[in-house]
Amino acid sequence: MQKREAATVINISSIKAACKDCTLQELCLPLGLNEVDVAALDKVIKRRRTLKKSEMLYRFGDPLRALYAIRSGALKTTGLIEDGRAQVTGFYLPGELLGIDAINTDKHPCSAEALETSEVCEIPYGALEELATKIPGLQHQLLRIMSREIVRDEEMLMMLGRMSAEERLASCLMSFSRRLSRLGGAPAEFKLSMSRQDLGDYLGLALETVSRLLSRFHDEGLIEVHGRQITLRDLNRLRNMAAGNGREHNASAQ
Amino acid sequence: MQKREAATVINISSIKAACKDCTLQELCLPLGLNEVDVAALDKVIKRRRTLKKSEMLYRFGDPLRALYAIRSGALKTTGLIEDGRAQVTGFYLPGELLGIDAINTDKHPCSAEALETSEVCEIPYGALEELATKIPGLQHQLLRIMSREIVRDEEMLMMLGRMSAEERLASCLMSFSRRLSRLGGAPAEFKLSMSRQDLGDYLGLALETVSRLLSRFHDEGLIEVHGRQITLRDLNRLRNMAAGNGREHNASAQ
DNA sequence: CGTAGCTTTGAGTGTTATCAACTCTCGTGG
DNA sequence: CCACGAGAGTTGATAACACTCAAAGCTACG
Repeated sequence: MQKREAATVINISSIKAACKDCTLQELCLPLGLNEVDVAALDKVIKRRRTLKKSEMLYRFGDPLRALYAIRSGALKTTGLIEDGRAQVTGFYLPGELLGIDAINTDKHPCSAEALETSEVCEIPYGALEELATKIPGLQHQLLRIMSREIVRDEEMLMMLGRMSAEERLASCLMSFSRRLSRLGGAPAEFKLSMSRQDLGDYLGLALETVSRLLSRFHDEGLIEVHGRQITLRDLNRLRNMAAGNGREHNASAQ
Repeated sequence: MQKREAATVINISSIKAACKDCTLQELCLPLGLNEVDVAALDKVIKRRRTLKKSEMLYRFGDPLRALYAIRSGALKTTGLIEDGRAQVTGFYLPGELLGIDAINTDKHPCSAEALETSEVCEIPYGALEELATKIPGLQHQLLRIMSREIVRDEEMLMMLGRMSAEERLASCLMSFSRRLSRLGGAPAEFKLSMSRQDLGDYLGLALETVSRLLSRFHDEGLIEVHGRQITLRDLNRLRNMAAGNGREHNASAQ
């Protein structure tokens, strides 16, 4: 936890580029590439950057310079609506790629902010695209990641369009559980890095509604809540709830 | 409009591949490619397919074989929720590309259905990806189109998460106007190819709410409605409404 | 010209937002 | 070590917006 100047100097090469040593390889761009190709990708990746809580990675309208792979921490992206209203368009966890929505116009259509201290790898976009023409596996992986983002957004669309507040929150909790478990954490216990307000802005709910629902889930034995520390107690019922079951027949009979 | 067997034979080559003659070039994959590259793309595109109203282009879970460029007509994509509820994840107009959300898992995560008689160009995905490694401009265009889809989905997220029913419908009408005007139609007058139910399933509203809002917009002089025929009468007020203005100060003053 | 599906309109209800007050937590400084 | 304050979270009361159910009117197509 302590910072030592000497260490900084010694590790400078590994700080700059370390895809081949990164534990997130299997979730990130290098997935499916051979050693030589990973080395080529490494050369393109500029530097690792550390963000403190509430620091901005980029802002709405900024020119697209790079994509960012999350190494640790968590970020949120927010779209812009003039009046006070904000829409959180996504939460991003380690192994996920940020900024791909800027490729269309070469400008970021949303802002990205760190929810806690976070490390990101900066991948200059021009160089990445060029490299992708040379490494078919990289192009494939890039297209896959973009497609995954589309699928994720479409799932959110269904959530916001058709699900009740209860279903949305259950769905969101299950999503965090799933994504965090890939990182090796216990799938049923985690700490939310975002406020109730952020959750509400993501789920299209008022922060009070989020709070009330968490309390109710707790009362019903579905979860344990201590501030931002969450423990999922009944994954099956949560899964059912997220899937929209127990709606027709009033949730009483199974 | 009449079909002649002779013509079919004569035009078979142009039916199979005609990117270079297509009026939608500027909106579609060939955008930015030179003549030689368009010819190469032409070779890859398999055939044009005609769909009748309510015919399915692909279904949820189908393996990804091809992407589809819309030449004429209109389609909707719907996600699956078990109980009666449906979420329309998108409407697709000529010049737009369908199926890119399947690249992630090689399976279509939604179903695509024709809203009216439609023509699509079938672009085998494997061949397209391979070609994209050879033509950097094609890779670039493909990435741009996918990024655009992400941006569009994120705009929908804001709409569903933070906007009132009124704002959603205004926003949707403006979107149709914008997209149709690129095709050369009058930007203020068009025929909806989808039912009120579909619009509701897209906007996260009940069909009755859509109908009521259209009536109200009409009463307020914003639009003209005759069944599915829509004329936008006050683009400025609609634009303002879609942007969420006239909300704070009760819409009375300006 | 009849039927089936789509659309409009009405009445009543419910989920969720809003406003408001209170509590908790945690970090800071006396 | 405890008091204080600020931000975050909880809980309650009320109200609005949009849903649901219901019935009638329209349109289009055979």
